[in-house]
Amino acid sequence: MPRRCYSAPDSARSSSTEPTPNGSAPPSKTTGASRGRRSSPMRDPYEIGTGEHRAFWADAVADEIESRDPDDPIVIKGGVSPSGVPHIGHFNEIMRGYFVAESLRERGHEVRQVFTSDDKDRLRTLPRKLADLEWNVVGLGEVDAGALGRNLGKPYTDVPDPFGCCDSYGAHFTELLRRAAAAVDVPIEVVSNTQSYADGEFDAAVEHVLENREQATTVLSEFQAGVDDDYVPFFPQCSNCGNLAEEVIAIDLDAGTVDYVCADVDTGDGTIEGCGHEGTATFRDGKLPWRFEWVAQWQFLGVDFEPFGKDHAEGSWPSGERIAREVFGFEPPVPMVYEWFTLNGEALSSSAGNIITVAEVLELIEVEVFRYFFTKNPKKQRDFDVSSLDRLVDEFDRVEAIHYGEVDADEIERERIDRSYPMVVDELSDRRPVRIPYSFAAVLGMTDDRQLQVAMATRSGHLPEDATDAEIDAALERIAHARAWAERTDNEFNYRLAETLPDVEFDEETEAALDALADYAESEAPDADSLQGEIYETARRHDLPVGELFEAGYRLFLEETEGPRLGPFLAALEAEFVLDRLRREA
RNA sequence: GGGCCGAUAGCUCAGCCAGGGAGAGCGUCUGGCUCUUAACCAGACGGUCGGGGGUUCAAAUCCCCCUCGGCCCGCCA
Repeated sequence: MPRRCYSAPDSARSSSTEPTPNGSAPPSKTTGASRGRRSSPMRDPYEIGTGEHRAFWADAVADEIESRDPDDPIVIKGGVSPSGVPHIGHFNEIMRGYFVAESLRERGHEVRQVFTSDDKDRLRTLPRKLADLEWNVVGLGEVDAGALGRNLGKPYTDVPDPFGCCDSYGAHFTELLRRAAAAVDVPIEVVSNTQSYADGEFDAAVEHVLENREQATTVLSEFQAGVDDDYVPFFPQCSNCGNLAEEVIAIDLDAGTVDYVCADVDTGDGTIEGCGHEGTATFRDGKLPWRFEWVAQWQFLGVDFEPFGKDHAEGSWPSGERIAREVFGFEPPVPMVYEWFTLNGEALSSSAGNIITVAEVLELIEVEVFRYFFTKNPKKQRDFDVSSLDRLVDEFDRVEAIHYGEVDADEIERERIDRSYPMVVDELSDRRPVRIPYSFAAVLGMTDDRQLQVAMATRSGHLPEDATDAEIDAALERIAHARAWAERTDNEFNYRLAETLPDVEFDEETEAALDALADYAESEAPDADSLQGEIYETARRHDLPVGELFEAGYRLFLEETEGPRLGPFLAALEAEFVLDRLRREA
């Protein structure tokens, strides 16, 4: 008979949380659940390093990993369920590990950065947004949502790809993650959990957990309320419908099989119906509950360091730590908690659709700026604010200038930058890359005329006279990003040079002034400053408020009422174009 | 209700683990550039270090209480 594994708070859990009668003081900051244990002291995952001061957090983590004297290659792991569109929140999992890996590599270690796709997890809910392999984000309604809905309860790798391009739903979103990592040029080895089960990597762990089922469930029950004596830490996959079942009725350790009933599964906010099939599954035809699976991954991958989000700091980590030591008998990896990001001040949420993909971010900023964002203290909650990306880029430019000794900084900041900056850029050049300030790059985005862009940037002093063509090309790449940003946020930099004569009308005085200005420009071929001065003079001679003449210029050239300093701006444009436009002829 | 992380200038943050000078960038303001106009230069203004208490010769930093934001304490991962 199908039966739910509901239970009242059970004895194991309540006894474990009883305070010690004499109220002896706990040794240090630990969670309540971890108190009173005699094995290795519980590790506060918020504490980083060995105590030696480090300006860059990744070095502190690397210190601690090294202090354990690990064998090479050192293994750094992260992982996610391929449940939907990967977004920048997922990149904590990759980038935090990356900086630690780089720190260790500099110390001469060989490092593998492994990323598990937990793709044998069940599809529990349908995401609101999906994306094809080109990062085009679409709503659930634009794919066959019904087909997806019929697959609730199956592992991601057994759910058909809604876009039809990959082997499965899981493979599709794992591929997107792989592409995102490649786009930020972080070398990760993606490991599919489904594949690992198929390859027998989990065999020993499943067998061990089932052999030591009482001990395993006792430890887990201290952290999860629904775990009681009937709990079986293995979810067999139904051979009839493909759902992951939870109702194990017999375990045969010698044969390496479990008998199960494909009963309904409660997902918290709903029920996934089982087909009622009764069958037998091997240890590869199913999966461990995630809490055990996580620890099993540490063991068979030999993981030395694992960063995780703050949601795992208090339940998952302590349970994993204890399961590793007490159930499997090995030391868990060095942990590290990272705080979550918000996006434009709101929680990142796949289900609510408040996400930004890495592909979108890389349209707006250069990849090194994106990497730089992750060098900041992981313990602090941070907002990824698209409207303020100019500030992030300015900050990066300053960091870069400090690295090249062109801007002063105090000792700590200098050390942090000397350590982190080389990990942020593709390769260190001998001299500081030429950078156009981001907001000015947005201004240059008013035109696609490269010569005009170069002229304006040079005149403003952002392209040094001795810059090579390659340096100029590299610097100009920022323009497309900044232009995309101006368009996306529709901010004050979102204007374009009017290619054709805008539909504008002026009064007689203004028309006369514009004509006079054109004549002056034609006969004098003035430089920026002279032209700027002449605008004032012309306005005075025609008895116009200077503001009106400036506005007329902005309307003619930008279809705006305000704009950049007009003299330098017009001086940088092609002379004939300026004359025709001032005369309202083209 | 209990626990954990965070709060420092208008904004973004460093400094806190090893107590002694409150800092940076941006913004703002003022001045300069033949000049009210988004790019340049110089200077200035700006903070009860979330609030309160304690330890100390000395607290942004250590301890306790409180406020606010986030997370965990169901299931799942």
